[in-house]
Amino acid sequence: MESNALGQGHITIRHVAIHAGVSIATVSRALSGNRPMSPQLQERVLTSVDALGYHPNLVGRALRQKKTSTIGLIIPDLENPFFSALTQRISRRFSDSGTDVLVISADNKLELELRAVRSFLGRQVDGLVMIPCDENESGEAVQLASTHVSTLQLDRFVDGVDLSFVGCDNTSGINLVIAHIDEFVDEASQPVIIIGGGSSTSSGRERVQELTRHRPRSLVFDGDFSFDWGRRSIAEILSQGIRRGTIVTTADVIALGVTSALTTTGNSVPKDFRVIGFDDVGVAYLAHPTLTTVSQPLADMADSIFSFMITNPQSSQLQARRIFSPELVVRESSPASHN
Amino acid sequence: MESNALGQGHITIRHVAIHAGVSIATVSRALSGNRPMSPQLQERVLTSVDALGYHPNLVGRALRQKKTSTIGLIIPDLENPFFSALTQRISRRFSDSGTDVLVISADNKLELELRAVRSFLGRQVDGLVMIPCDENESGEAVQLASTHVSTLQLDRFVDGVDLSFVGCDNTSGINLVIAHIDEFVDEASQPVIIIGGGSSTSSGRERVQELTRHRPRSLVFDGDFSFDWGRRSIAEILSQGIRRGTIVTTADVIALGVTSALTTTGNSVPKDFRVIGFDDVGVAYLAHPTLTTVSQPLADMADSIFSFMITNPQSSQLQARRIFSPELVVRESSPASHN
DNA sequence: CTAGGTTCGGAAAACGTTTTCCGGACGAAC
DNA sequence: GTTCGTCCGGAAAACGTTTTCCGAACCTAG
Repeated sequence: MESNALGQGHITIRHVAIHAGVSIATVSRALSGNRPMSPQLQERVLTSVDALGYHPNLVGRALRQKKTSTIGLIIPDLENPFFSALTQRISRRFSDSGTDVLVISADNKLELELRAVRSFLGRQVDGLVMIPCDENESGEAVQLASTHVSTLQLDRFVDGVDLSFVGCDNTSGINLVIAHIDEFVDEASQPVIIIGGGSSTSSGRERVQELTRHRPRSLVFDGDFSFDWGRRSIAEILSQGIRRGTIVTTADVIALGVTSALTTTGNSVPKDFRVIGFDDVGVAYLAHPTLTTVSQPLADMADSIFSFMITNPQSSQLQARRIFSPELVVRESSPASHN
Repeated sequence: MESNALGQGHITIRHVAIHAGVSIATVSRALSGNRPMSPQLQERVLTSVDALGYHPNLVGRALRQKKTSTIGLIIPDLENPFFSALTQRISRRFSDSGTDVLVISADNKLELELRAVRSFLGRQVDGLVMIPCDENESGEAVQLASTHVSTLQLDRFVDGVDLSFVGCDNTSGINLVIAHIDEFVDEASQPVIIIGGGSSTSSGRERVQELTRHRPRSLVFDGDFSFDWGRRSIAEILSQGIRRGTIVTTADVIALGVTSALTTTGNSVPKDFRVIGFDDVGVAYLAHPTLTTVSQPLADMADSIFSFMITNPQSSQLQARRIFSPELVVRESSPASHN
C-alpha cells in the first residue's frame, strides 16, 4: 500500500521543500498563510504538496505550537444512550471548529477514568470535558485534570472540587415531575416509589434528594444507570407485594427497564403503575407505553461547552457554572390530569 | 490552578533531571527501564519525578518514537446503539494493552468521515478502525487511510477496496431468519415485508439481497438505520392497506421503531405483524414485545480487532477477513413454531 | 601492571513542525 | 547617490522526548 514515492518513511515538509526548490520555512508559510507571500511561489509550493500527497504531521506541529487542536471527552458509559447522545451533540458542535473531539470511554471504572485523564493530559489536549464516574471517588481524576488543563465537568460534578460545570437543573427538573404528579388527585402528596441510579453521582443524588424532600415517606431503591437495574428493581418491588403506585426513576434507561419488567409481569402501565423517567433519550418515545420524562437541552449544553472551551483562556480561573433548565415531556406512561 | 512549582509552563523531563542532579537521558531511562541502571540512582530519579509531579509529554515521545500508542476508531453514528455497544467492547478490549482507543463520530456525513481520517492520520495513530458510512462514497476515505496506516474495516466494507475486514456473516444471519420464518406454516415461502436501512452500506445491502433471494416477491422499503425510519416506514406500509405480515428489518433500531409505530396504531405484534431485527442491541429485549433478532458476537469481533492491530506488522499486506457467525435469538415479536 | 571487557552516565542527534531572526534585494525619498 | 524602509526567502532554534554514540570508571584476567 505504501504509495510513498521516496524510499523511506512518510513524506515530510522537507520533501516538499526539496521538490518545490524552496526552504522548509516557505512551505510552512505557504500552507499556513501565516505570512503573505507571492502568489506564484505559493502556487508552486501547493503544487508540490499535491504532487507528493503531503499531509502535515500534527504531532510535530503540536510539539512546536504547544497546542493540539484537540479536546478530550471522557464518558463513563457509552452504552448509556443519554451519554452517547450527549457525545454526538458535542462532536457535532465542534465539527466545524478545527478542533476535534476525542472520546474515551471509562467503562464506569475509576481506574480507567484516571487512566483516561492521564492519557489525555499526556497527549496535551487543549481542554478536557468529563462526566465523572463518582461524586466522591472521581476527585483525584478531576483534580489532576484541572491542574493541568482547562477542565469542564459535565452532567455530574465532584464533591469538593470547585470547578466549572455544565449540566441541567436537577432540582427544577424534579419539581416539574412533582407538579405533574400532583395533578393526579388520587396520588397528590402520596409517597412515590423512587428508583435511583447510583446515589454516588451528583445528578443521581440530587434527583433523589429533591424527590424525598417533597415525598418524605417514599420508598427508595438504589442501583445503577442501566436497563438491567430497572428490570431487577421491579422484581424487588413486586416481591414486596406492591401492586400499584407512581414510579419515578432518575434516568430513562432505568425507566425503560422498569416498564419492560412491569408489562412482562402482567402489570399495566400506566393503569397500575405510572412511570416517569429523566433525560428524554431517543428511545423514550419508542417505549411502550411511551415514556413521560424530563428533557435536557442537549444542544444548548453543547453550545455552552463549545464556548467555554474556545473562549476560555487556558489558565483562566473563572469558574463557569452553566445550569440549564429542563422541560417536562408528558407521554403515555403517566398521562396528564384526566387520570 | 496551575500548581506548577517552576515559573514557566509545564514540567518537563529537563526539570526532573535538574532536580535529581542527573542528565536527561538518565531520567528517560529510569522511567522507561529501557536500560538497566543502579537501583539507588533510579530511586533518586523516581523520587524527583514524584516530587515534581512530572508526567511525560506524549507528543514529544510520539514524535521521537514515530508511534503514538493510539488507534483511531471512526463511527458513523454514536446514537446507534449497535455502534455504541461495539465501541464500548473495543475500548474495553484495548483497555489493558497500553494503547488507547480514540473515537470520532462521523455523524453519518462523508465529509466528516474524511476529515476524521485526515485528523487521525495527521495525529499518527498506529492503526485505524472504521465503519464506513457508505459502500461506494466512502472509498476515498478508506483508501486514503489504508495507504498510510494499518487499517481495518468494521461491520461494513467499501466496494472495490481490497482491505482487511471484520464483521459478521450477514448471509448466514439472514438464512437463520428465513429458516425461522419457514417454521410458520401460514407464512412459509410467502413474501415478507423487508424494511432496509440504507442499501448503500454493505451490510444493509447484503441482508436485503439475501432476503430477496429467498423471498423474491417481497416488498422492500429502504431508508436509514434509525428509529425514526422504522416509524415512518410503518406509516407507509399501513397507507398501502397492508394489515398483516412478517416484517424483517436489517437492524434493531429500525425494528424498534417499527414495533413502536405498530402498537401505537393499534396493530398487534406478533399477532398481526411479526417483526424481526438484526444486531441484538441491549434494548432489543426490553422492547414490547421483546424482539426476535440476530445476535452478533461483539466480544469475538473486538478480540479479532485487537489481535489484528497488535500483531499486524505495520505495512503488512496480509488482508485478514474475519467473518463471524451470528446467532438467532427468538423472542416475543415472532414467537417460535407453535404459532 | 597492563590489556581488554563491562558497566553506566552524559552529550547530542533526531523526530517534523513553526517561528524568530537575519540578510539580501528592491524601491522610494531625500 | 546614499539612506532608509519594506518585502520576502532561508537558516536555525525551539518544542520534549528517546536513543545512539562516546568516554570514563571499574573489574578481571593474563
